[in-house]
Amino acid sequence: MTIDGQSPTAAGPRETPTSATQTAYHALRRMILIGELAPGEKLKIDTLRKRLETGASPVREALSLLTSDQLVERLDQRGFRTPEISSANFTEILRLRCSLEDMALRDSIARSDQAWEEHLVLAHHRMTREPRDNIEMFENRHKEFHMALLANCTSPILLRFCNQLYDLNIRYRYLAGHALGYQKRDITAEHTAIMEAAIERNADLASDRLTRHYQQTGSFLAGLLDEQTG
Amino acid sequence: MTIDGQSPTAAGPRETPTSATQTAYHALRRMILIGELAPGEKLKIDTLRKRLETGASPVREALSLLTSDQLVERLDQRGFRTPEISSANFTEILRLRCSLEDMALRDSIARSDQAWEEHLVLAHHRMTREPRDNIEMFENRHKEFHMALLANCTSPILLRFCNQLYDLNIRYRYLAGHALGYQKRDITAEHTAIMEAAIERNADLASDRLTRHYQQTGSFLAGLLDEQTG
DNA sequence: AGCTTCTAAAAAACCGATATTTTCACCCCA
DNA sequence: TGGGGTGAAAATATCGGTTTTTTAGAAGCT
Repeated sequence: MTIDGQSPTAAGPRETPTSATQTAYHALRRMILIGELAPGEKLKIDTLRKRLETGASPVREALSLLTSDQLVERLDQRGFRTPEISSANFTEILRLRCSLEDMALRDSIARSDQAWEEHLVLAHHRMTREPRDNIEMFENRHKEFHMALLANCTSPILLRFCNQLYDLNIRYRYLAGHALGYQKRDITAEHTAIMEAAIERNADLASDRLTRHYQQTGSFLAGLLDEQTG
Repeated sequence: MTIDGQSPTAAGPRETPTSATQTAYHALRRMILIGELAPGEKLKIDTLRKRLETGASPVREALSLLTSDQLVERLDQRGFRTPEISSANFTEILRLRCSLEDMALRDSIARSDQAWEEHLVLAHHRMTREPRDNIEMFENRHKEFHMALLANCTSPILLRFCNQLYDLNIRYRYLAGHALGYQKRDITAEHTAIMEAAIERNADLASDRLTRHYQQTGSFLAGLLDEQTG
């Protein structure tokens, strides 16, 4: 929600929260992503105000800001709510992510430099080191790794879109909860393979691996979704 | 800013404005797009409040909402401002538009039906009929035509992105003002050709024509930009 | 019963005033 | 003469309460 030089993206890490609006923004964002505020839930100002121990103004403003990220929907004169989830929406996000991240990754690799490469390796290391039983921390590392892949892309707007789509997707991942661990795949190996292709500057291979990675996780999640909803 | 069934896009036409926030939102949006609020301009709450004859709260909220569309930037504790323009930013928008609208147009054509086709013809007719001396009205029709091309795309998020990019681009068009009319091209013919290819369900041809159309307008505008900025 | 109309409670939207932060011109001093 | 502190003015952020709108349920009509 704030502009700063490093992070032109919508949903990336921002500077340390100071204002009440900032605090509310981050808290609400987190609650929505991890599903503490359920999909389709009505977001009553007064309830949230008490829960976050702050005034109505910061809450309203934080909610308005969250519409930027499509994590909150605004209904004129009827307040706010979290977006509904659906199989169709999930598939849409998945497809778009594959297309846009493909673009971003190719650009990122084309402009790659040593600093980018080192940052990528670091992000990968941190992700693998993070114990998977702390889902929230692991998901943060996981996002950092995927964003590190794209980080050198020259289009801030595209990066912002990717970031946004990533977060929209995250809600579905949290919904699946520990079930994500039950996949019969070696996720770590997939991540490593993507990184290696990127470091070798092999854009075709990296993009192919990344896309497959998303689609496999995607079909696993879609399966769970269909189980749950019908 | 409001969710309604017809228009899932960020920047499309909404229902009739009723609340003070809605009114302020639309007014500010227009002022930014047509350049009445200059690029990089600081947006002081109190000034705008008086100008729009409304309270500070609706103004603040409208500005927060406009960050959704990337038409306003928020600086924590230091208020709001309109985004700066630049040659790099313009090029970035142009490239992304070509990529994303290509995707959307192909999808739209693939799912095309009679209603879509008729709506497209109508939009085209309205655009050609609109006198070009009223830039603002013409630009509205122009946008409607281009969005009509994409309207059948099944991805609301992608449409939202396209809509957003279109509006980001519009600021540059208004900046050029009447100069856009001085191009040595038959814009009307280009539009018609795009429409015809779309109606014939020739996605490759339509997309190619659309992309060229954007790039030609783009290089004309880029030329003007470079003239102005040095 | 099914459908509208009315009404009270709940919630959202809004305003005006206050508290907090930033800005900037000014001054001091090395 | 320029760097760094200082304080008043300006602007933002926030609060608490008021107005307006929506909602849901009860009553009345066909």
